[in-house]
Amino acid sequence: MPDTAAHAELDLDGAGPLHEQIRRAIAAKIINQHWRPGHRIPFESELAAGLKTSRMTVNRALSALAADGLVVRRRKAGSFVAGQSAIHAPLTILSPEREVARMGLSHRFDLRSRRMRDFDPDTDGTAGFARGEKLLHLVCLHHAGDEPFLLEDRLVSLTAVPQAAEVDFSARSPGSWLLEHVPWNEAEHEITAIAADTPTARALAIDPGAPCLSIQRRTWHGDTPTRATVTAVRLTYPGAAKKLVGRFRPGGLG
Amino acid sequence: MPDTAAHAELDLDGAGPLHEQIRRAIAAKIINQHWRPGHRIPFESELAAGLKTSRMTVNRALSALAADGLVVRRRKAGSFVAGQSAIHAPLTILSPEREVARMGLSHRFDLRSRRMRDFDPDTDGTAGFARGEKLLHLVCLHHAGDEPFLLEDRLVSLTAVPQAAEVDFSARSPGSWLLEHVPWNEAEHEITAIAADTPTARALAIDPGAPCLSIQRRTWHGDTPTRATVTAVRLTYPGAAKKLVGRFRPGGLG
DNA sequence: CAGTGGTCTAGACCACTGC
DNA sequence: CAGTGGTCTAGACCACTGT
Repeated sequence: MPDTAAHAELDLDGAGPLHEQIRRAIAAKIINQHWRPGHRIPFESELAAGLKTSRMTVNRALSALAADGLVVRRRKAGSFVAGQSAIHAPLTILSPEREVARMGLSHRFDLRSRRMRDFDPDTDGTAGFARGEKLLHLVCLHHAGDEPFLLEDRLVSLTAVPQAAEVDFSARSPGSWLLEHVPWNEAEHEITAIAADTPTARALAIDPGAPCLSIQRRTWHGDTPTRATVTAVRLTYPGAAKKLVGRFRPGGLG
Repeated sequence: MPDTAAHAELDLDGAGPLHEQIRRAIAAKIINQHWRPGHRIPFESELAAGLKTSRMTVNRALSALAADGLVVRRRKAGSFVAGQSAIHAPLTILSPEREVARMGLSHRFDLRSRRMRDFDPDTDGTAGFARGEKLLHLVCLHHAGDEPFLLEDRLVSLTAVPQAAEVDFSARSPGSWLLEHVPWNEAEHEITAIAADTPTARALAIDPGAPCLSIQRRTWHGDTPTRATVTAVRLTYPGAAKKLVGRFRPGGLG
């Protein structure tokens, strides 16, 4: 045994692409806390030599780990195990149609209100629309089977999406139409628990004041200075009916 | 002008690495809906020739787009613009300490209950612990400044984390101790709106029945067949106080 | 200013899959 | 079975940054 061996000691499992094996082997060392935060991972050149591969292949593994946040890389210094920071909960928000279908129920919705109006800074202040903008205000109630499932309260910018004025949203849900026809750049979600006000409670057939999960989404298109809000929507679910679920594996391990 | 030119027409902005420029240029075409879902993107070799670069560089751009879900790649067929599917809301859940600090307030917490008990399938059925397991049950109330902020109700497996029995959790919050000392593999979050029951309302100084945001997290370590639940926690926030915010840009554009 | 990661190249072979 | 993407190599040069 060489006395000053590099001892990479990464044991690859032989499954799949080599760069994936390397990535997994290093991720395992970090997750097992065999390499604690701050530990210096061997240099690319050392790993490449130890594993008898090229530096590009090792680089690919380490770059992926850095993108996942498990590793921090600094020129001239090396690659280090990152400190435990935040936990990410990547939620997937499906359209009402898909969500209801996944529950094994049939979906239908009623367009309960549709009107055009001007932007009102008092009411719509946080929605991010521009002053003087024409908006289309839509309210839809979505059903899962025969039960009310979701109240959708949406504003669409007629400046950004003039075609929306002509669409029959009683036949096609606003969300799916927008997703198909309108480009967007950026979205922001805000998830809160709220008490149902009287009209919401009536629509969803729950008691006034009952807890509801509220998902607000704003969607933009374009980059500054032409960036504009395309649509802003508030989805209100009866608290008992709705769970958001997200699963996370650090480093995509497994 | 050549009559049958490939017309890649990707205009690079010259900012940053070449593979990033290519990725952004293609992402822009997709987001602007200039290339609609199903559109065949030029082959790697075509793009490489058109942009006078190597296929590896183009491959890197297209692989990243595929990882982001904007592009689907099929051998022998080519690369295609993916259909709009789900919207992702990547939430970042901070520790109570960090979260309160970010609000500009000081954090403190009280350990309100600490006891060991056996796993009870009736109560803890969904938590995923094994039958007959010893659990440490902890209840903490976290404060933001002087206001109650978060009720933490946690079960820790003493099979997976025997050291936890000896830790003084009145000095160190369970979450931060676990994050530092216990390896984990996988986590699942469940976000719901619930009505505060009487003890919760009393602890959080809100009205019974008031809406609360509940975040349940289960954390595992190990792979099957040795996979075991390490800890399960329910975080209950007063609905008025807590917002989860996530921002998303398809393809990491911008 | 030396050494690390970041990027890029011009090839190569292979697996998979439509045709 | 021909053509695509997936992977890998053995180099190279450069940007950045600790020392």
